[in-house]
Amino acid sequence: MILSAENYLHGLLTTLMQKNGWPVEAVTVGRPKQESFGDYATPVAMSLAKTLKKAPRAIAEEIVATLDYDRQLIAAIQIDGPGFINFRFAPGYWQSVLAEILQAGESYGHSHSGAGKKINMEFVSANPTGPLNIVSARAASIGDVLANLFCATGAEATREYYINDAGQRVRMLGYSVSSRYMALFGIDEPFPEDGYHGDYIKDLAVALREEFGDRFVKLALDERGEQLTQLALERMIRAQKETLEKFRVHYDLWFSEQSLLDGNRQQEVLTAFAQKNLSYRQEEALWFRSSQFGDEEDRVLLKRDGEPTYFLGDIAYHMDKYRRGFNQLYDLWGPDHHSHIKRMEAAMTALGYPPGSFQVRIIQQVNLLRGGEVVKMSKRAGNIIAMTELVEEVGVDAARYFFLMRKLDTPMDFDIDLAKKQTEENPVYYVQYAHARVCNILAHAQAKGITLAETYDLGLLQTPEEIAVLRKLAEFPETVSKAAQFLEPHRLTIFLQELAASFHHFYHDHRVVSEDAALTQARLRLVEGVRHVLANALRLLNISAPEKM
RNA sequence: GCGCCAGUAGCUCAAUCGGAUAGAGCAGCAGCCUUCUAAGCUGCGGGCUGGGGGUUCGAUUCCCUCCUGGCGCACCA
Repeated sequence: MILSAENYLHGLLTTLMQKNGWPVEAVTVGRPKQESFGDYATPVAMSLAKTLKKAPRAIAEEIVATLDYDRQLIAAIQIDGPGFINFRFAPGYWQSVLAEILQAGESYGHSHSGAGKKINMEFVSANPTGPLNIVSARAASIGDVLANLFCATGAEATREYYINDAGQRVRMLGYSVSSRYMALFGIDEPFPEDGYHGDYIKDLAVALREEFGDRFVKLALDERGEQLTQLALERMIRAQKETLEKFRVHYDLWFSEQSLLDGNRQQEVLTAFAQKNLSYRQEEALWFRSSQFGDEEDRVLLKRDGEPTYFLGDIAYHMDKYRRGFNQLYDLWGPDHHSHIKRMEAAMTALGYPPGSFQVRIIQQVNLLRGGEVVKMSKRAGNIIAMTELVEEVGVDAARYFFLMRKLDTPMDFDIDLAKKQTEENPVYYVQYAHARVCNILAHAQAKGITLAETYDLGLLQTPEEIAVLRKLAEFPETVSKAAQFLEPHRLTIFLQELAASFHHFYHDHRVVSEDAALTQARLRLVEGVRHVLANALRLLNISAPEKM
């Protein structure tokens, strides 16, 4: 098989259109909703009806009569309904897909649709002033998988984390810790007004006392605040890294906001804006004319006191990404950063970067359900369920799978009880079970002394259940490339569910290892193909593929 | 008030960037283990796709409007 079936049909139809002088754009090929209609279908005849001023079915008949196609590949072409042209592929075609899978192995599903792209995938990037929360966990799994998907389409992808280690918030962390630290020595130091109240602050203070004793007690407040800020920061970042590592998310780069400040990189942005006359002074602050680029109003770059805003730093950071050679930037932000999308897009446009080369997706909130009730969470009350707690409670595989099941920009419910269940109700086990079952069959064959013969005949795979599995296997490359293209990892979990289902059906109806040696050989290859695709898909999701359950 | 996202089966979600009779899982009911894993399989019921207009051969999908929910509207990060 050289081309996917969809591409093959698309090519055939396009050629025909060109020959007839018809608009090529009208050609679309998709899968029919019902399998009984065939494997692929095109509504092209209906699209042409208006321009050609002919009945759709008449056009369809003309197309079918003149279409030059490979009779070995396509078994039947039929016109149905208002003018759909339905194609049914021959078993030989589906069998050739399996041959391709066996040959490609781990690389089956990979493509070149993203070749030449250098993608920067920035995700989570939470403030280092508190533990990672549930939304961070959702963003972590999605960003990680998107990067995998990009790589699978031939693009280069870098996972990047922006550390917000500068500014007022971080100082507040240090002073919060300082107050708790002093309290450990019986000294009452006022707690900062907008300080952080979580228990982790007290834990930090205790840890620092254990490591450094009373070293900071005698220091002046500012001195102590500064030193504890640095130490608290290091520990918070380290904790975040550990949490993410445990979740199987490994970043290529942790980028420090402070390093931008140290390098005075904001100045480049200010210069660029000044040269284009896109900034102005007003009320002692420096403003960017973002309203000229689709934002609701202009935004401040330098505050009245001369300090840069977070916005300015973020522009400099993204400028840096382009400078490092990336030609596509994706950011996953939390719901609280909603309003910043327009101003950042405005800034990137103003700086002349190609439209669409910078894209933000909001990872929407997660409602935790326990016992059917939404778990109320409040930052103030400090009863936030941290990412670590969730992952420890439900496990990495289940947590990742649950986050990846849903579209990323819609709020989702996370049912903790369901995720923990080791029963059929839990979707993650369904697909893992299919993989374990596949491995068990292969092990069983081996135990019976059946070795994989050099020659085998995939042409023996002809039952509806076998063809159904083959058809599903053939969808995998397309699923991967579309999931990458539309930033929709949930396509993979849906695919896995369907593939597992089609395999379970097959398993139920047919024995793999049987008296019929030739059929056994062919079916073992089918099972092997299923194993490859299940494993490849799970690997893209970074979810384990157990050999036994 | 403005902006963004959403509203689909009892519940959680799909529907391949306008296509055919809107599909899965779970929950409910009824069945299937002497066999390579029953964490599985088979069957049954279940819907005015939030309401109303419009665009066209055709709308869950696009446009307008209203209703409901979530989030966001700082010289904070």
